[in-house]
Amino acid sequence: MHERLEQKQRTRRNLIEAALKLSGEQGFSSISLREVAKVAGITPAGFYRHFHDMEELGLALIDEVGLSLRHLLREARRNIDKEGSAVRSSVETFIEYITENANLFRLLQGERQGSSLAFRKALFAEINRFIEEVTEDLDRGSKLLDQPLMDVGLAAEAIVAVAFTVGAEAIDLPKHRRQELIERLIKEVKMILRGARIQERPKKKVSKKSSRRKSQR
Amino acid sequence: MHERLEQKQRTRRNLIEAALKLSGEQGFSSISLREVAKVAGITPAGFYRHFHDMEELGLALIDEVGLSLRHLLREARRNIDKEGSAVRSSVETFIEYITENANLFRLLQGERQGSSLAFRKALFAEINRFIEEVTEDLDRGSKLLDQPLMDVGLAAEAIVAVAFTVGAEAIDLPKHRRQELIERLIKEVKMILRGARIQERPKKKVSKKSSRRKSQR
DNA sequence: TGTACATCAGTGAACGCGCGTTCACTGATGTAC
DNA sequence: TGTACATCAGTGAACGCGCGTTCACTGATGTAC
Repeated sequence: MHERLEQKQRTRRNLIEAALKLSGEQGFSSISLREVAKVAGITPAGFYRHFHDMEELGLALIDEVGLSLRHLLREARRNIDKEGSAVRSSVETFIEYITENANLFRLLQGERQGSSLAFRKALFAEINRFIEEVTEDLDRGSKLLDQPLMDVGLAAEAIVAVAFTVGAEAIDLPKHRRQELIERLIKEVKMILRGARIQERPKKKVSKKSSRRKSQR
Repeated sequence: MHERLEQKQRTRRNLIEAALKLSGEQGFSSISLREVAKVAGITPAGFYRHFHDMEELGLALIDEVGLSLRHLLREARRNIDKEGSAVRSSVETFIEYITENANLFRLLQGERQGSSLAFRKALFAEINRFIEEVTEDLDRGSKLLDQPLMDVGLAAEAIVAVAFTVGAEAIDLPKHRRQELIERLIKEVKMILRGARIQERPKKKVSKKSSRRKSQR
């Protein structure tokens, strides 16, 4: 009935997987259409039945990145419930995720600078969406714990920047050295959150009516 | 006397400048030896009088990055004395620097993922040196202000990660939109520093002998 | 169910092009006397 | 200072190679009757 369509989608998948594999090894911007076609198991000319050019394939890869970032968030949220520290469990989920999807993450981090404008814009949009989601989670979590945060958006941005930077280091480290990076990242995220917490007490040099508290609930 | 040598060094400079210009436009990993030679004004074969291959040229570029990072730090330190907020003046110096040396900075950020192992290692070393210097400055500054910091190294790492991430966004923004990024980065850096500051007062739920202070001096 | 025709994913050959690298060379700069 | 020779940065032609793209094609899948 639609055997035709299914086969086509299978080949498309192969092209995407091939591009992901190759771009993980040498960076997306330096892989060729012919290489991708060969690894995917078709001739170069066949490539054009699926994508107009490599840039279009690249945008498909970015869709994959976005999809998988959302998957990561879902899993991170699921893991928070069972454990004690939300930060620890989230960081652990994050690092586990990016080492399992190293090629996608390398693409995400690597092509932020190198490639075409359309490419950078698409990646930027994905990252911003991610930051937004983290912002919402932070907001929700801070209300739950009754620890109000100022500038939640900025805190989220800083956390994501640090997580992505440390994460990029983690992926090509041997597994046993990864744990120390996790501990480091946890400390840094907690540091940022501490800095974002609204201070309850007045400045050092008290002037008049100070010592105001507001721990309702 | 040594006209010969001087001319050679001039050509070497041209090659480096050419590579920097091209890598800023399309990423270092996707530029060709022939392109660089053409922009530098020599024939492709002449390239080999200066570098064994593109990788060697790349490592020379990374030396430039390191040099210019150290230059940046010197300038940032010089600017702190005159103004009020060390954070503000440092962030402003930083953003000004990276927009003036956009191509070097793009190389620094862009090739952290894409390129060869030797390349990534060299960049990593430069960044670590930078973090170390920031750590020392932080240490010095916190002692000066009598605001002790815990985990200075972690704070420095987080600050550099955030600064580099925001900085990478800033370089291809029109000049008038850059100011908001500066303000954002200042807030984020201050947030991290606040989080790194050693808290003087006890935990929320007081158990026994709390309220210990230690504001000596 | 069987037949005739349409669709279209993937083929294989061909193209012109820019690539990295080699080579013998040129001619200006530098050195020795 | 003038002459003969050495050095070597940069030249220009040539090479084989992988690239992206085109084209007419094949043959399995899908459709109409």
